[in-house]
Amino acid sequence: MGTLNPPATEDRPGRDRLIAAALQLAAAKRSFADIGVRELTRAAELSPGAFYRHFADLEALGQAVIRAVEAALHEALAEVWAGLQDAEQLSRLSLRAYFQLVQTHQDAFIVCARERYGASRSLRAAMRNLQQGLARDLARVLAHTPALAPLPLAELEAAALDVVEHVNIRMLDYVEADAADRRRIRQSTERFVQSHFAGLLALRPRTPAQSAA
Amino acid sequence: MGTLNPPATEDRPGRDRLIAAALQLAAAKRSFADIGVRELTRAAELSPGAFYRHFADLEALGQAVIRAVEAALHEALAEVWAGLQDAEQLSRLSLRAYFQLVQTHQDAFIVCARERYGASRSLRAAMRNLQQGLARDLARVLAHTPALAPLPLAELEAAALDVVEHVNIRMLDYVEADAADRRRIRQSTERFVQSHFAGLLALRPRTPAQSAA
DNA sequence: AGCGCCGGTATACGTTCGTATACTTTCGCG
DNA sequence: CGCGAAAGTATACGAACGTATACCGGCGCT
Repeated sequence: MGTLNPPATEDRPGRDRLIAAALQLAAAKRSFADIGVRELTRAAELSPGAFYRHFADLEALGQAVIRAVEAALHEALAEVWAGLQDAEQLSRLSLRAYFQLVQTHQDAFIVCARERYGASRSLRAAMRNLQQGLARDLARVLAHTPALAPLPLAELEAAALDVVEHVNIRMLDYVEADAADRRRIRQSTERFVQSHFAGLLALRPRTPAQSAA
Repeated sequence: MGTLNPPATEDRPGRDRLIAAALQLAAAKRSFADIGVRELTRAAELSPGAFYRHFADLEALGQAVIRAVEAALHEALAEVWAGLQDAEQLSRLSLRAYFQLVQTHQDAFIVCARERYGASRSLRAAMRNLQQGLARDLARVLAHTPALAPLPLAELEAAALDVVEHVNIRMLDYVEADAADRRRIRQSTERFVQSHFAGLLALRPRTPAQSAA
């Protein structure tokens, strides 16, 4: 509960209440930019000025949330990738871990995902950064895969970025869907990933010989 | 110039000024939701009340803009697809027409594209609708392509929707990029499209002379 | 014991906002 | 000509907003 990833054991209940309230409000209103300081402190049951004891402005709060999400994501995926023994299962296991994480921190994830296309330039940049870091890590894992190893790393990174972006968007639909649609979305997302890398290989000029593997 | 697609020859200079100003402001601020009626009428050099002579609220204005964009898009692509003689050129020519259109109506297109992930539920729905219509049309054209004809139409539509969504996002980067980056973006977008359909074929179990699995 | 800081409150100021109302100008048309 | 609709103006009201300022209780130290 509380905030995800409390760094060290810090005790700042007011700050945490502000973040929690901001996530609720932003999830409902679609963006940090759509909430006001007063509205936020009202929801957190604090006085208007209390906000500034913790954050310079709403953007700073957003940055904090994105950092937390990034840490949680990195940790979860690193765990999956570390325990990976079958390359075939990479996308399935990664996506399962991802959607699981999203489900337990819905508000934080959707708000961050939207911020990728949101009003604040700095939050957009932070999210793009998060995605690029994710893509870099993913590309490194992919490069250890027998099927994809012959591809240049830059190409893998580009494809990984496409995938990360696609997943980011599908996730937005995911959290708003009911159980049946969620299953559909998870499946079609996995199909996208498979298809995308299959296409990468299929278009490769110098590799068609090894389709037997 | 003026607004895109003046339906019939209508003469409503105030309305047009409002739309033009709204596009400028929204393009700068990232969404229709981020502009106020007063701010808008100020920019359009009208009095505060004048806005309501033409629109019930800002959302109605957004709907009007989306309809105009949809019409322009539909028209431009229909023309390309009608004059198509070589299936190989489909993606190249479609994307060229698309990016050209985007370039001449930058503000309208980026604002609409962002609205796909924006604050207003109804504008989001309108954009999703636009995308689905586009995907349906595109799938019909693809179905006449020799390479893709064997695939079920539903699968083609799903893939087309993936492509439309991807292009929508790439376009957001496109308009903010300089000339060199724009070329890069157009190329990588085309690569995405090629690769995506190549993957669709590669994963198809019953395709020509593919080794079994 | 005393001091300082941290998190919190209360309050106040000036802005901006959406929208309602009432009035004016313009113009096509019977 | 006359008139009604369309388009625009001026203005006013109440609400919400961001932020600055001043004050206060509790805590951790020395």
